Formats: sequence, structure tokens, C-alpha cells
Amino acid sequence: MNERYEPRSIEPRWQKRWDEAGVFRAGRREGAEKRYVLEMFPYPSGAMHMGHARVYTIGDALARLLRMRGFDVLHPMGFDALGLPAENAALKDGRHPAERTRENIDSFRADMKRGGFAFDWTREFATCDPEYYRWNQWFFLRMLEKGIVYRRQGKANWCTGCQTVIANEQVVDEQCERCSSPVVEKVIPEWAFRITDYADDLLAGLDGLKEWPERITTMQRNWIGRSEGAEVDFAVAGSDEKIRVFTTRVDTIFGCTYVVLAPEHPLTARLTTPERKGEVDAFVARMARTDAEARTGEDAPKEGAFTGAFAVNPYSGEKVPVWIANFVLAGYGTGAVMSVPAHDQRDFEFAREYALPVRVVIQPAAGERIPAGDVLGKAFTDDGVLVDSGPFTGLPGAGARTRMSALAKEKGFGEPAVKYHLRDWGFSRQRYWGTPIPIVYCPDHGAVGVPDADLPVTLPPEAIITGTGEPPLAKVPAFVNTTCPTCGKPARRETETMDTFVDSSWYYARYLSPHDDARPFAQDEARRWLPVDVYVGGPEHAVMHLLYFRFWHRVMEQLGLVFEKEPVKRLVTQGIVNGPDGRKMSKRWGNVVQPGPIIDRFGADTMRMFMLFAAPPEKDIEWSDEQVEGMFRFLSRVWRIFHARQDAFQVPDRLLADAAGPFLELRRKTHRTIQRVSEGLEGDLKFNTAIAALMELVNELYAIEPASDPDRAAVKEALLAVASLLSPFAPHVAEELWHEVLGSEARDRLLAEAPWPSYDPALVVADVVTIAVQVNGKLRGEVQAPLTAGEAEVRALAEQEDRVRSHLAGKTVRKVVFVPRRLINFVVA
RNA sequence: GGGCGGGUGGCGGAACUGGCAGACGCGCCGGACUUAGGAUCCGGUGCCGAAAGGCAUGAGGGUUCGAGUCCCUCCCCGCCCA
Repeated sequence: MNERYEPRSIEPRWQKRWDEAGVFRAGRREGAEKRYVLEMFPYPSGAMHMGHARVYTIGDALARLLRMRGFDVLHPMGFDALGLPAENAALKDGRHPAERTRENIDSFRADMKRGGFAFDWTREFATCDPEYYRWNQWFFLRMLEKGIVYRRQGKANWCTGCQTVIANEQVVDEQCERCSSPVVEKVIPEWAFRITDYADDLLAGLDGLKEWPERITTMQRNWIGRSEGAEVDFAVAGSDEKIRVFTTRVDTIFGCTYVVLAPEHPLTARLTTPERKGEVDAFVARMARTDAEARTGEDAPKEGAFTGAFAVNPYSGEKVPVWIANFVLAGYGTGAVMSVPAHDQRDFEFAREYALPVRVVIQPAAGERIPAGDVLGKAFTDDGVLVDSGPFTGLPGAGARTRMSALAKEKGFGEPAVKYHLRDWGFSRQRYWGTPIPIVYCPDHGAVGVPDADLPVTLPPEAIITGTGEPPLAKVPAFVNTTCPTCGKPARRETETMDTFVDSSWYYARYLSPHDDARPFAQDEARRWLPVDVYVGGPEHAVMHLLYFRFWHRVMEQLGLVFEKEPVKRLVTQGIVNGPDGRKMSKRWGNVVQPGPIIDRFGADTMRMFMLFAAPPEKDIEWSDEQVEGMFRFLSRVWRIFHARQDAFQVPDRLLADAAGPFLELRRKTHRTIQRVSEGLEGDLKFNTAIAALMELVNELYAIEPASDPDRAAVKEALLAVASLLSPFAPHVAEELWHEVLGSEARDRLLAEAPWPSYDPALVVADVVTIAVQVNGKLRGEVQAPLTAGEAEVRALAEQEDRVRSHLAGKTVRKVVFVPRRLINFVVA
């Protein structure tokens, strides 16, 4: 055995062995229970970075552990390869996105392999493969049939100079990044998924996701943002028009002193009186150039204009002025609100700005009354009891809301209503590097879906990427010009592509049968492997990706492709790897540490161990060169103790029973370590404490020198335990050491698929325990006592301790608190 | 402003259902290795104190024989939403 630990010489060797033996191929253990472990697949931009290395380390440790525990483990990897960055890069250097993407994928895959991650590479695919994205198209067509996909008028950034749609990223200070012309919001047709139809179901499903971090389910809940309220019509005075408002606080309606329309509201132009037109038009034009966030932010000033029109409160008959304001958006609710300045802070600020009346109609149910509107300091937004509210005066808020919305329905001027913050998912992109939307526009038949038999509609390689925002596909005649699937007459193809969130919405299912060319994935495989048991990824995907893929899974369930509603049982969100200076790793700070050089210098095992030891998975960590070196030292230390105890390798196991004294203690430590590591990896993933337990066992091995064969048998047992327990975290060195110990006995076996060690319950309980002795709750000593010792026995031992005696001297013992195996406390006067 | 996390040695972090605070690692200090050591092994290391002992888990109060852990008030930091 080599005296020195040299990861460079052992890591590639075992990677090759595992690969040749197909250890990580799923489906090799028939009859065994399955586990599907998945890490969020990467967008391969350049080389792998530390953040990736951390996610894969966490997932891999888990996958390897489960494999050793006897499960049939599916742990696949692929690439999220379509999307903007490759296209933007192409703009700079003219290289085709496909070419660059291939290269990046190759570089990524090579880095992953060097990391020793146990992926089933036979299932790899990239979303830019037509064999993959054809199924995006297939899903699109199924959803079109079911009415889940539809065409709508969507808002887009329109550059007035380039005469085209541009991406959000290209808008800088409301100007086009390329030509500096003003950018306006323009309504254009786009494709959207009706995810809002699933809002209630997605919301209800969250309750069942018991193994998701609560903060993620909370964020989804907020994102879906269900709010119950009422829609109420305000008739426009002197006109047949009605303004429909949505409110969650219909109980405050008697305090409504004005109504506000979104500037974009269709009624704005119709209601504005001639004398107000100039001011209103100017305001509308200005708002069209301001983005929603800037308009509605809490710190944004409240601005508006009076239209000159008045509306009638249907409950009170009162006439109130109609305004337009920046903080009301056309896209939310009905695009109009009733303003109750006394009970809504934004309305309050607006009212103060424009000297509109403030009328209190809610008082706290108990405690001090709030002052009259003209002296009110801020809106009172809590629930309370209605005052000055006609027939509803005296009712509590909740009761009033029910009664009042019921009345609206009865009288025909409104109804109870539910609104969501969640919008339908618009997925059209005016881009090249995405899945072509399989639609043909026929002069006679309109938008016609491409027949399944003609899929995939592939990306023409000759497209020229200009970045001007108009779809590059539109400039490829061979792509655009086609015939109508219905009538065969000349027709044009849709030239927009799909949002890449489509790709990541179902990729986990494609791994089940990645080469299937008859359907997206095989249903018998879906029954076997879904749902994903553990999904590891960053919390930054809490709402978009993790909501979209839950939606998609429901659609797949409706299509009979999967057999449960939720795609993932357990979600693990991992923290960021920051630079050594505590800041986010970035070229800007020059604090980027890359996995490649670290693996070259210390080996993959050291990098992995560092990631797992630094903190629990969900916490952010800082890269620390000292800690990494410390981890390399630990693995070297493990190596050296194996080297130093080679004489134990040949000792027969039957001598174990004869181990005595410190070596019996070593055996206890070994078995307790197996227990601690095993239990630490159930439930919460406490890799850090599991590794700490291993370090303790290794320290113990250094502390004693075996002198007899039974001693050596105990040492050998400990060494084998160290190798096994280390193997999910530092698989290469563990494999090497395990083979060193077992020699020819394990020539054709691999630790990677050996059984996880079990512990002897008789050996994990110590026969003697240390019991803390307190006097009045302060520690005054400790005693050794048999595990089973009772109060009387421990008390007798404790009273013999000098320090305890001196504290008890001359005092009366009032009470003794005894906690078996742990502590005894004398309470004295 | 709202929601969710957090505040423990010089640093990263441990601590099961209220029961010896600081496991393990880093750093630092000392010793050994008949030369050197930034290798390795061994020992020490919360703070004050010579010791006895006292003080310590963001601050303050409470419950309890006993509180990092439970309750109340407050301060600070992070993330998400507005």
C-alpha cells in the first residue's frame, strides 16, 4: 500500500471501474424499492462552477447512500441547453448556438465526471435535441386540444426605433439598449398556458407537500395570491357605462370617496371630459412609458389625474369623482378600484396628495376609536366594526363582507369574486434558440396545429441571429413557407419559440425513457419511478420553475401519462457557495474559485467533503482555503491510519468477540459511529455532523495501538466501517481503502454497491455512563455509574465527591432531581 | 411595511422531546520527531481569576430544581414579497 494519499492516481481509476461495471445504471435491482434522486439540471454556460458542484455533491451523497442501503436508485443528469445566453453569445462572435452549446455540454460533462458524481449517463439528453423538444411540441398540441394553450393579447416591450419587440433585459431606463429610442409597452398577440385554471389545485396541493421547506410553499402560496372579495359596479353618472371594481374590503365601501381607473383602462378615454382631456392624455402617455414596478412600488409617489367624470356608489347612491392613477394596473383585478382612503394606505396617500375627502367607516372592535378622517394620520386597515354604513352599521367586518357581496348579487350590481396574483403563463419568445411553436397560419383555416406525424418542427440551422427582437425564424423562407395541414394551400409557420421554462417543466420524466421515439416517456417507467423522491436545487427557483413543473405534472396526469398530482415528494434547497471574502463569487470581485483547479490540486473527494462539512445543505457557505486544506489533511490522515494498521487486514473476523479493554471501547465507538452517521442522514441531511462523527472515530484509531490479534480484529472492523461510512461523501478514497483492507476477498466487488454497514444494538449502549452532579442547578462534579443505576445509587456516589460535599456542607437538601443516565441535582436551602 | 429564516468562542459550526453549552474542523499556543519544517504525531485553547470560584448562547424580563432550547418586551442581520 502506498504510504501517501494521492487522489490523482486513484480517482480516475475508480471512476473507470464504476463506469465499466455500470454501477450507477438505474433498473438493475429488480424487486428492490426505488428511489429517484434528482438535482436541477444545469444550463451549461462555460465551465461548471462551485454552486453546481455543491448541488451535485449533496444529491450524489444521497444517491450513493441509498444505493448502499439496497434501493434501486435513479440518479440521472442532462442539460438545459436552449435559451438566451447562447443566443446572445452568438451575437457577439457569430458562432452558432448549437456549436457552442455542444462544447459547453462536453466541458460540463467532463467536470462532472471528474467530480465522481454517480449519474446514470445512459439517460443523458439535452433539451436542444430535436428528440427532446419534439415532445414540447407534442405537449403544446395536446394542450391546444384541451384548451390549456390559447392565444391572447400580451404586453411586450416595443422599441419605437427598431420597430420590434425586445426583451426586458434590453430595456435600459425605458430606452432601447441598441438604438436608444423610447421603449413602450405594446400589446401583441402571444401564446399562453392557462395555469390560472389550476391555481386552486396548485394551492391545495401545497398542503400535501410536507417534505418541502415551508418557506418555499409559503412563497408559492403568496405567488398564487388567492384573494376573496367582491366585484361591484359603479354606474357612471350621465352615461350607460359601468365601472367594475374588485375589492377585498367591500365592508369599507361607504367610505369610498373616489374611484380610480388604470390609465390603460378602456373607459379612461371614453369618460374623460373635454376640459380634462389634455391633462389625462399626458398622464396616460407618461404611464405607458413607466414599468409596473416603478409605478406601484411602496416608495413611488402617488400620482394621478381627474377625468372629470363621476360614478355612483351602488350601496349609498353617492356620486364620487373618477380619477386615474399610477398605482392602478390594467392587468390586475378589473383594472379599477374603489378608493377608501380611511382604510387603505395607498388610497390614503393619494387622497392627501389631491385633497380628496377621507371618511372613517370602520372602528376597532375594542380599544381606542380612531379619529375623524380629516385628522387621521394613516389608514386604519385592520378589521373592525362598521360605522356610518347605512343598514350595515354595527356589523363586524367579516359578516358585513358576506352580506354585502350577497346583496350585490341579489340586486345585480356585483357578486362575490376570487382573484389571483398568479397570471397565465405567456410563453411566446421572439427568439431563435428555443422550441419552435408547432403552428401553421393558413389564410383560410387560421392557426392550425402541426400534425403529430410531422413533428418535430426543427430549428433551421441557417437562421441568422440579429438580436433586433423580431423572430429570427421569420427570416428563413424555407422555414416559414409551408402548406396548411388542413387544406394544403400555402401557409406560414409560427416563427416564435417557447419559453425555456417549458423544457424544465417535464425533463425529470424524460429521464425515464430518454430514447423513446413514440411518446414523451413510457408509462410503465412512470409507475415505477415517479414521483421524484428527492429534488435538490436552489431556492431561487421557488416560484417560477417549481410552480410551472407542478402545473405541467397535473396536465400530464390529465393526459394519463403520470399517476399522481405532484412531481416531487421532497425538496431540498441548498445555499450558495460564496467567495472566501464572504461575497458572492463573481468576476467583479475576483473571488471566483473553480472546481477544476481544486480537483487537480486536492482531488474531488476533498472538494466534496468540504462542501458537506462546511454547513448543513440549506445554508450558504463561504469557500475557505484553510478548511479545504484541513479536509485534505483529514483524508490523508485516514489514509495513513490504514497504512499504519496494515497488519490488521489479514486478521480473521471471528477474533472480534475477544476484543477487550480499550479495544472493546473501540468496537463500541465503531458501532456508535455507524449509528450516528446512519441516523444523521435520515430526515434532515446532516452531512456535517456525520463527517464529524467519522473524524472522532479516526481520532480514536490514532489513540490506541493494537498489541494482539483480537485488538487488530477490532481495528479492522473500525477501518472497514470508516471506508463504508465515508463512501457516499468521498467515494474514491473510500473505495481504494476498502479494497486495500479486503484485498482479493473483494476483487470483483465494489464498495459503491456494497451494503451499508449495520450496527450491533448491544454495542451502542455503554455499560457505564457519566452523570453530571449539580447543586442548585450549578455543575459541581460528575460521577461514573452503571447505566442502570437508580437514584439512591447515584446519590450515594455523588455525595462522596469532594466538590459536591463542600457545596452540600452545612446545608439541608430540600429536594433531589434525578434524570436517569444524565444528571442529579441537589436543591439545598 | 408584511412573511419567513437567523443572532452561540478569534472563525465555520455542534447541542435528541427543557438536563454537563461550545462536538468536529479551521486558526492560534506549546511539546515531540538526536538537522530544518509551512510535513507528521501528541497536548492545550470561551471569558475573568494565582486558585477557589465567578461570568458566559444579541439585550432585558419571566416560567422552572434546571433555559441556547419555553413565554413576554426590545435590538440587529439575511432572504422573499410589497
